Amino acid sequence: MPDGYTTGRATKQSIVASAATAFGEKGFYGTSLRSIAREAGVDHSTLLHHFGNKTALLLAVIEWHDAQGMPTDLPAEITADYVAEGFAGQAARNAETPGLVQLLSVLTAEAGAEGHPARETLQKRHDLVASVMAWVIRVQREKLGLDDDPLSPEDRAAVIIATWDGLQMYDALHPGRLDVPALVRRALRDAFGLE
Amino acid sequence: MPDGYTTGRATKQSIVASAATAFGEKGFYGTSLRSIAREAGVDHSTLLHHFGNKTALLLAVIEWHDAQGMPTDLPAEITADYVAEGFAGQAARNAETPGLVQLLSVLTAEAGAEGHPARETLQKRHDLVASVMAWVIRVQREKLGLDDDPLSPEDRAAVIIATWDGLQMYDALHPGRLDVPALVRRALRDAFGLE
DNA sequence: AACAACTTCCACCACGTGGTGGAAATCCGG
DNA sequence: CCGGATTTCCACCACGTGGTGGAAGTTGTT
Repeated sequence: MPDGYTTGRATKQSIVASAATAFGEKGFYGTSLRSIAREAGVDHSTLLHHFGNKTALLLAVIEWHDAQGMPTDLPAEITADYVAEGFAGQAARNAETPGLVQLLSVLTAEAGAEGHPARETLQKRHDLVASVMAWVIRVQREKLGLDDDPLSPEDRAAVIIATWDGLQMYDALHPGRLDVPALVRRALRDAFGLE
Repeated sequence: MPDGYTTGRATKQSIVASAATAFGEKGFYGTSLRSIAREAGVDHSTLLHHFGNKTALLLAVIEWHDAQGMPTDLPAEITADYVAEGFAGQAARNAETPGLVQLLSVLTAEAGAEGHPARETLQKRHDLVASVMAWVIRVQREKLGLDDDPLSPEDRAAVIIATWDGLQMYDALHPGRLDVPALVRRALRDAFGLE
């Protein structure tokens, strides 16, 4: 499979896991390589050997996070229901891993500043999700003849993503007060004209 | 008025302003007192003389930020329209000061982790806004006999705040793509049953 | 068993960190 | 214009930072 020996791959994996937690708690700038390495039971120079520098480690963490919830096989036909439930499932899974959610909240907020190492990566992440959502919204509006939303499919998609991100931040700040997955699911199904 | 000499107060003010920008760009953990002091044209020990420690400076920044958009006088009667336009005005003003918005986005995200020095402060901030919104929503629902929203006034208020926060993050990451104040205004007026 | 590729750690570097103590300069009410 | 309160800077501290170089140990292939 990938490069390196099995030992090395395992170490890399445990470093990424520790880094995800740490970045989530203290942000990219507030986390030290040494603290990550310590948590992973490894010297910090070992970490640098595997990832080269701090930024590369951050990007590896994001990549790993995104790979977590990827669908393994696609259905024959992409339906609005499939997409909606896919995203809702992601929201539900997120609720099980608050550390990762915290990570992406902090990174997304930090990346609002120009010059952040993960800015471009996170922009593309948003764009990908937004374009899928906007496409489904557009198809659904045509199919169902909906015209009561004053927002364009693109704007509506952006608002949903914003709400999703915002709800996750709200939940971290006020744990257990909201049912985030349910609220995300409802926002999606409303926008898609389901039910 | 407040304590100290006029010179000192002015210095304090310029430190707070520099800190707001810096915290917004690098977060609380990623910002150094020395960089703030340098930007304010002051030695970093002067900064510590005025604020004591880094956390106290952060809280001073948040306090100052909130004082910025406070209404100077209240109308005789609090109407839903007044509240809606008040919040919408804040959203519009925020669009003029992207640095401060960036600051609060990063802090809110960071404060999702336990142990963050501004966690409690930001929780109370949210609670205050949420309770005002929920109250208006409840009053409006009774007055207008609305019952088509499956969410409780508290949940609806939380969703609006989340959307607001999320839209500001989205805007920082994709500058100029959305009209944030207009979207916030619409979300508020929808929830309040206005128009 | 041989040997290169890979992994890991230790020692080190220059520099930045938050915070302290004190001494000089400045402010402002009496 | 005096004198105590306040402000400011300089020097310093112990420690943490990201990153480098090299030497010893491990892995997998031939």
